[in-house]
Amino acid sequence: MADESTVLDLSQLRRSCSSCALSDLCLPAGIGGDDLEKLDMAIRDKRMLDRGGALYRDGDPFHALYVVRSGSLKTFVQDDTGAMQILGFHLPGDIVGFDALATDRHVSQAEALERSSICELPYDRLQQVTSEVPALHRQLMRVVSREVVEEHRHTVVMGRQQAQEQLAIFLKSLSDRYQRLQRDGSMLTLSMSRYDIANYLGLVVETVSRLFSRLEEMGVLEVNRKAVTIRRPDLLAELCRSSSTSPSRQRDNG
Amino acid sequence: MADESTVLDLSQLRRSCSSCALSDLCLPAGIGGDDLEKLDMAIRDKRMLDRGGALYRDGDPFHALYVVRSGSLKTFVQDDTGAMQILGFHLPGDIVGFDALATDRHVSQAEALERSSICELPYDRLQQVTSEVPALHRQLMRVVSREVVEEHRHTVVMGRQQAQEQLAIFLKSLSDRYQRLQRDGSMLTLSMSRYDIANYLGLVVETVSRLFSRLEEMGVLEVNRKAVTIRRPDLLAELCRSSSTSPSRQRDNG
DNA sequence: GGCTCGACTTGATCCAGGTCAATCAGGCAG
DNA sequence: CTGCCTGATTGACCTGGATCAAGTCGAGCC
Repeated sequence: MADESTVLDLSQLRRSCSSCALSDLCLPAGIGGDDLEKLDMAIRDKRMLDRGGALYRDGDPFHALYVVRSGSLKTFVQDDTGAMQILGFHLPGDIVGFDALATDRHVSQAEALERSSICELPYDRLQQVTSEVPALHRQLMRVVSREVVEEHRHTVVMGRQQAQEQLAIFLKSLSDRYQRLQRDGSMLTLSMSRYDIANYLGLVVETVSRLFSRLEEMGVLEVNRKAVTIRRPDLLAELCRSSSTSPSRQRDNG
Repeated sequence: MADESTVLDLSQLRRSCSSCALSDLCLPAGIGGDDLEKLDMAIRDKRMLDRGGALYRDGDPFHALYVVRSGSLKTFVQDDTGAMQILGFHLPGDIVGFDALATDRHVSQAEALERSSICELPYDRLQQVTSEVPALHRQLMRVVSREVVEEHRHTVVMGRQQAQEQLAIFLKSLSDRYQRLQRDGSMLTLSMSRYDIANYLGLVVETVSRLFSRLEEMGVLEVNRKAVTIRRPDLLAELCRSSSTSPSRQRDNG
């Protein structure tokens, strides 16, 4: 697919939503030309994060939302004993930081899974623009609603009883997100570790590792460390629906 | 605690946030007197729902957010096979319906767990007020952020390996919410069924039933059908933290 | 009262996935 | 190159919770 932008482009892209390939998927979606310029004004220079670099930590004061421009992030919470629960993986176009709006402090953490470029949206500037551009308010609510819906999806996956089904859904969903980004949905590059995947799904690493092997044996996947090729998308989709006889998930019985 | 309001009060409360005991916990929090009146204008007459009554269904067009005034709701999604996953239980002051903002259609369902009274906030009116009252925009974002944080909490609980810990956290959190509502946090009335609790936690009903019995044997709870008394809050809190050596939840290991 | 029905509890059994442990494959410093 | 370290895989085993199967309890209804 499209390689890194040339060096010349980079400087131009620095603060321009209109020239960004992600604009349809990102905050500017549905925002018109003039208003888009105003939005551009609210965006601070991009930030680069190396693998493992923290975008924000639990307890940090809230001052901005962040858009993944390239690379990927994970968000997670850690309890007092240091036990971690991964909340999500974030690809280009995803916006993170909404957790802090309620209390003006972040109550989760965001960390780069690989070298990543991030657009920073200082919230005070964003609010300024929002008051001038009503459409942006609506769009902001839409985006945070998307976040809520995404959390619901995660909940549904974790509620599943069959680990294989969980992993299948995880891979399928990643594949779908790749396609929305115009990438080849059958060639995944898992920037997160097996530990991260296991944690995200509520499993242990060994189980995830075994499942990758099993799916490879079944001919569904070809697994080579972080490079996963989906050989049989049809089978994968099938596995997402299989064993839907999962317990306690019968019809609504108020 | 406080019984039903008298008949006389009811008519007055009908559309007045300022006289509502929940106003601190609800949308009006932090909104000043004059602005509060404007907000009141945006609130349609309350709706009553009987047990099992639907507030909205999957696919319904979005036109309002809803606040629980009394009673309780559950929200859930159902897949094509009818399998249900409960997303949350909602007590007075909670706002539901944010799932629909992204797509202008509800992608989950809300149903009353008992006879409940609901404030309806038509979104077009709300947007009207929002444009006049900047503080409301901020407050709306705050509230939806609270929703995101609440989903995170749910994710963390589901990620736990020990079922007993999950149930303990569930009960503790319910107790905390009772206290925020000025109710006795040690006397819970579980308006949801055991099936609902099991589903919410990703367990089966038998396991939940056994856990209630076990916690009763341990002297932590006194269980009488839907009435649950927390006899030893200290022990309950302990159980929420115990077995924190849960797998795949070790320290962050990029 | 006696009947039915649905929510809940309890017991017996089984197995998916967690636990423990050994091994392997890359990446990197020296 | 060697040694080390971390991530990933694989095997052997064991247990917590799912499954299956009987009850029990209370509410509603005739």
